[in-house]
Amino acid sequence: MMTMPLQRYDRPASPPPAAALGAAPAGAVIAAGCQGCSMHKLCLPMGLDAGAMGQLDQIIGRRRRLARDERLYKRDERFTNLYAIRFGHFKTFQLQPGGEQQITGFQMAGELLGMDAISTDRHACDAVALEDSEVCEIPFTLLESLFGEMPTLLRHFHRLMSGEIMREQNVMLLLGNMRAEQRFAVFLANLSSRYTARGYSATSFQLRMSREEIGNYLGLTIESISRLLSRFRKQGWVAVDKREVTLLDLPMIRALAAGTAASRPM
Amino acid sequence: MMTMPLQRYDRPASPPPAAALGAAPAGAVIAAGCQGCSMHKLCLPMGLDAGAMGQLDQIIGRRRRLARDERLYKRDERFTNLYAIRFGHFKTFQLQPGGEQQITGFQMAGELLGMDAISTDRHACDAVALEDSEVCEIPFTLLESLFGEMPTLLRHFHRLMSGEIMREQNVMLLLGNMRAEQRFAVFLANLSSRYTARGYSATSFQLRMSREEIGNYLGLTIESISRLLSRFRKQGWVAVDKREVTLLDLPMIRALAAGTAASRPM
DNA sequence: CGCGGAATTGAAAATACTCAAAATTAGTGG
DNA sequence: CCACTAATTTTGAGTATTTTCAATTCCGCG
Repeated sequence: MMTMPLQRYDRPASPPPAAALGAAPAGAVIAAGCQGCSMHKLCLPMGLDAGAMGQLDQIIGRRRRLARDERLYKRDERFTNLYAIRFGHFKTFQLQPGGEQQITGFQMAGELLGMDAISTDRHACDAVALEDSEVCEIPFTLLESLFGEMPTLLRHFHRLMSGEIMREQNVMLLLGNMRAEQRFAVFLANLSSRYTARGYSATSFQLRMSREEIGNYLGLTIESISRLLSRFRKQGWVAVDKREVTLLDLPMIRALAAGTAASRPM
Repeated sequence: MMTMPLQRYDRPASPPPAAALGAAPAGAVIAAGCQGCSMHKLCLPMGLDAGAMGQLDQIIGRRRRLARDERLYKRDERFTNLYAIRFGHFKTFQLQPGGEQQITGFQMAGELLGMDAISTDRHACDAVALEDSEVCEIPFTLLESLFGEMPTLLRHFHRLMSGEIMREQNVMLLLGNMRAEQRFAVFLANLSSRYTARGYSATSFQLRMSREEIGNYLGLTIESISRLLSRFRKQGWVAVDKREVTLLDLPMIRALAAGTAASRPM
């Protein structure tokens, strides 16, 4: 199992755990670069031809494996790399002076971490692995040196940053305007579509984060999340087994997320 | 008054209204480019030398004046320009299917509008002037063509985008973790520091937005904002006269914002 | 002077939180 | 593999913060 090559499954319920991905032992030379990576259609090299992808490979630093709960970077740490997630899941969070954390996002394979740090040259949040994960280190100054000769790469990089801005605006909408039920439905619908984009099931997946982390992200308490899950279960909209979630009525989840349905009178 | 040249005041309480800024009548040729603009130290050309600034001027389109409540761009509209605010204030907001709006930011002179649209080539939100304002149109494809030869400009553009990501993460922290009182204090402290950065008073300024808009931005109702203002006034922390706000106890406002003080037992 | 939008204030209601206890699950070591 | 312990999750009851609804008040403007 440990030497099995990286592979795609036929729409499994959820991404396989890191251990099943045949990752080489830490420090080993790993064969293919971006071209061999299953995420290259979603990640930074999206849309690049083979030659350009090779150039990008030149500057990409080592791959870094992180165990569950391991920290990728920390607030105020010097910014040197962006990180592309090869597999696994992360959370990013802000810390208030009082020690309270606010999770600002959950990231999965193919997504880029660290873009908030460009502004001040120091990381503005912490990033922690939610499960055993692997990232590609992308030294930012080297990446910048490529931009001059690779406008396609630059353009795509801008799209990624802009996409992050859009994503965050949607979270602001969620936190500022929506009730608990709708927030939770948005959360589920969002996971569903992101897993779909990665070739996994739209209706069945493993939650990589605890109830507490979900609540923190959605501006709710762990008890509220638990109650919402129970309510959704009783309504027959979802089935829940520990962290395995099945969306039994995806259209309803989507309607709740869009605000065109509610379990209580609107 | 109408032909008075653009000028800086000696730390006025608040930016002068647009009418006092000697803006030329619509359609007239306006003299200086970035170099003549009082915002060039904060805006896109930040840190550029005279030559580079001249190059940037070459590609900058017309200036566009907007009356209060006029829309700069609209969701789903084709993205062609970024906009640098010369003077005035804007709000940007997301619309839910149901028609509910969530204000995602208030922007002032020297700030850049439209970066969220790069991702999809269409605007993701609406931008509306809160008072008579003026922006520089920056055709994005022309700007991109400059990036290859002007790494300093590119780097600064990345800082601006990244700064927007950071700003939004802070709003997420606010909306997800803070009570009404702290949210409002953060709002006031933020305005204070942004006006300070522009050479205006840290403690006395005009609110450009209605109570309702403040509430919407902070995830609260207009009534809550009104009550908070009254409470802050009774505590002697602020003086309020219509939209003119004076922060009588800025350290306390900052402490409330940081979460190290509260008017009710924590 | 009076109209209309915006803001303030009060009282009642609702949503989500806190606290507490029980149940379930995960982790660890024998 | 099982037993034990710690951590997480669920559920209930009471509470708090903020919202909603309603009634004034304030202010700009014709």
